Amino acid sequence: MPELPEVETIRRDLNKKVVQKRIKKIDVRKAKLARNGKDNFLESLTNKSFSKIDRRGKLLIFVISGTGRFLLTHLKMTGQLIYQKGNKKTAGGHGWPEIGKLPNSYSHIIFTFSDNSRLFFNDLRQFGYMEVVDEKQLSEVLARFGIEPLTKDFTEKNFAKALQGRKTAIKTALLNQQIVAGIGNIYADEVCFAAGIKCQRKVDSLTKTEIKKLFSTVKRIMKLAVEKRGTTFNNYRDADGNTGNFVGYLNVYHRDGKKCKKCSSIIKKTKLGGRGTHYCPSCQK
DNA sequence: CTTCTTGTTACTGA
DNA sequence: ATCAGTAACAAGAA
Repeated sequence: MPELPEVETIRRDLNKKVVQKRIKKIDVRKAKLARNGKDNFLESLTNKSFSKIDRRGKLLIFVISGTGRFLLTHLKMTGQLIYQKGNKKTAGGHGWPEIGKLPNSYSHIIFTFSDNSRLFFNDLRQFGYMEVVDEKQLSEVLARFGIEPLTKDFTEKNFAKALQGRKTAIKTALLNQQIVAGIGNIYADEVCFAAGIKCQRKVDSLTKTEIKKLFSTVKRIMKLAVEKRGTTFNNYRDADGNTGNFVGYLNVYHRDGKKCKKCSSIIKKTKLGGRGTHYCPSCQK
């Protein structure tokens, strides 16, 4: 499940690999994942290049040089962007699904650059997409995102303001991309644990001190997870096909039935807003 | 076999 | 406006 740290890792990797390279060929194997329609998609990108890659929340934004257009890429749950150099036969990865040999049966869109290197858009469950948009469409899309946790806009004041008046559970608020951008199910649970706050607590029940704690925790965990190149629970891989290193730092996610690392209570699991929710009944108030 | 998994959007009903 | 709940999407894990 690529969330902000995973998507940011891929963004940084690809910025070093594909920028300024001419796109020689695109193989759209599953037309559904190219939202503009295959022909339009091919025409918008073939023989163009990317000048840089940005990110907003979990959305990657490839800037297409000299066209005023952008390639949006969302990986949703099982999307991968794997880059391979021209003569390399393997990506050095391992695990599930096997990405050592590419393309595999989940490689739905394949970019070939002028140096014969390739970028594979793999997606086991096919929820992800790629879409070419113009500047107007881009600004409409970007308007729906809340504060970016790793920018200077993310201040305690802005965070409190975004939460103000909300009556929903704090975890649901953290998952809401219009409040804070980029947090998904794993980090929402981890943030609530690290802040010592029950996921089910209503936002309007939180004290100023608790909001402050949540704010600093979001910032700290997002930063740490980016440093560790994200969490590979099963499917996530970086642009080289390697796993992330944050799994060992997880305190609650998918640890139900195991002992809390802080207090040795048994981690519980429940459902909140239709999502699996993990927490320590003793550490979180 | 059934149930669960998740990011996002769309919809219903309160 | 705001929110809760749910279906849809797909394919594999448990």
